[in-house]
Amino acid sequence: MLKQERQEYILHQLNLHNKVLCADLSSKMGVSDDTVRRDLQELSQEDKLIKVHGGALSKSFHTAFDREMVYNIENKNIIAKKAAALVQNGMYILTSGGTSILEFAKSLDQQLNATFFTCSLNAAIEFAHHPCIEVVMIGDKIAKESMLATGASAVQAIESIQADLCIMGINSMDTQFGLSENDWEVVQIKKAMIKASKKTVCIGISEKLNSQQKIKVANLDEIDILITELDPNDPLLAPYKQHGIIIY
Amino acid sequence: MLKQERQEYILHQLNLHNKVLCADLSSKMGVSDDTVRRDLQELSQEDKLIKVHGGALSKSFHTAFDREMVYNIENKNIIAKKAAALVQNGMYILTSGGTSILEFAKSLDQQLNATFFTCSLNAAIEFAHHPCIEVVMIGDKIAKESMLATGASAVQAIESIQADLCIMGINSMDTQFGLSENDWEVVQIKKAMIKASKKTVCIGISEKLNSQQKIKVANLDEIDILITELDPNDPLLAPYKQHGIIIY
DNA sequence: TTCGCATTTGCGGTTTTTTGCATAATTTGT
DNA sequence: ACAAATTATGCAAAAAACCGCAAATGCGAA
Repeated sequence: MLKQERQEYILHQLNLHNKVLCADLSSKMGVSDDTVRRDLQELSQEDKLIKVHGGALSKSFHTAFDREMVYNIENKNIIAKKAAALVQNGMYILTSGGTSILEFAKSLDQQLNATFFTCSLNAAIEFAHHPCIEVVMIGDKIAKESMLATGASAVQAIESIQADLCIMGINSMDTQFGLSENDWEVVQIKKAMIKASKKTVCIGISEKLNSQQKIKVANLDEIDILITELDPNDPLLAPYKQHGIIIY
Repeated sequence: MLKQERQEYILHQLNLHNKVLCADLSSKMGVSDDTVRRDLQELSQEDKLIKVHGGALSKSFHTAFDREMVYNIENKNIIAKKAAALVQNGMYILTSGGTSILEFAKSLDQQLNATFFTCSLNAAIEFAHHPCIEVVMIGDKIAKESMLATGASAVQAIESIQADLCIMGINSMDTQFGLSENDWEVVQIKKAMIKASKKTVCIGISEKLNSQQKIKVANLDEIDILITELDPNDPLLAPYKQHGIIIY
């Protein structure tokens, strides 16, 4: 296998999976770890990927929490596919940020014709990669941990929208406290988004369920649909179903 | 086997497999490695394939596009460093998008304490990676080609800012027409940015100089500083110096 | 055909690139 | 803080590319 061939293969795998492991690549391509490492190093110097201990990450996933994200990527994909099925042509959709939302953005149909509003820089970029999707970035001061625009101006902008759907990444959710977060500014944004939408969809891996954080975003009765990687009949989801939330 | 015959055979194999090995070809065609290498070299000079160590790759897979990007990275880095020297603690700075701006963002001092306003998703992300920099994303509808927020709301937001500096990537610039662009929406944003700043700095590789595009962004007299990868005394820059622009 | 001439080809020696391995240093998870 | 995994580094062998040159080949013309 030629060097350039290998490097193209690596980039291809990276586009598909967003992460590659040194060991995987070396066995798949039949070369030594050292060679793979040298390839990764070169590609990294060319700014084509981000080299990390043990492998490399796709450049487009250069966010604050990519580490956690790559581990859960398969689950997030399941979630993303379920959520994508809810979106129809012509809809106006508000979305938050977070890794689940990014996966959701990626798995949207290329033919989909809808308008997305978001406060998340990364989400906006992902949505903008789709040819027929219109993207509106809601601007304001950027909260670095989440790469989200937060502040009064953003809240105000959201209030002037009437969306069909709000698709929101879960940080914490439980039956008593409902949806909760730790960042005051982000909470303000999310509250505004829920208020500005006819229906609210929460998406996230099941790990996030049955945990709570400091600040409440919404009660369970404000949430219409919940999507996790689990089967809708999973017992873990039963209590939420009892609160009238539709599970996908 | 004739030379022409061989070369056709090589291209044929390349269409079939997208790669050829020097050693394969020489044994299959019964000629020496050197001959094959010479053939590949010729074909490569004719742009029919891409020669690599050990063989060649089909042109269709490896585009020459990003090669140019890589080539310009060093120059953009020179520019970025010069521009970064202009920024001081406490400043309020408006920036456009583009690769030069991204490089600029990357080369800013980690200790720098300033506030950046931008319409560019990618630039916002880069700025946000710096610990002490405050980033304000100016939101609106995203123009996909440039990943820039454009529209009346963005222009209005910019108008409410009074920045110390506007750092703007050059698309085209010449002594007659001044700064110009091809996208109407982007032009509106840039005009607003220049108006909202005390000083305007244009940065870009010298290739962009002495060219013009369809829509005017600004006259030369609205521009205070010009930064390219060239030495400030380079004759190419002299006409701009005569227009009163400071060259770095 | 045979000759002259330019081109092409193969070969030996040298240089460069690539690759894998051993070992030391670093990072990571517990 | 420790053990395991990953990475960096130096090094040597192999493969490939480069260089110059002489032999071979193709080709048009006599």
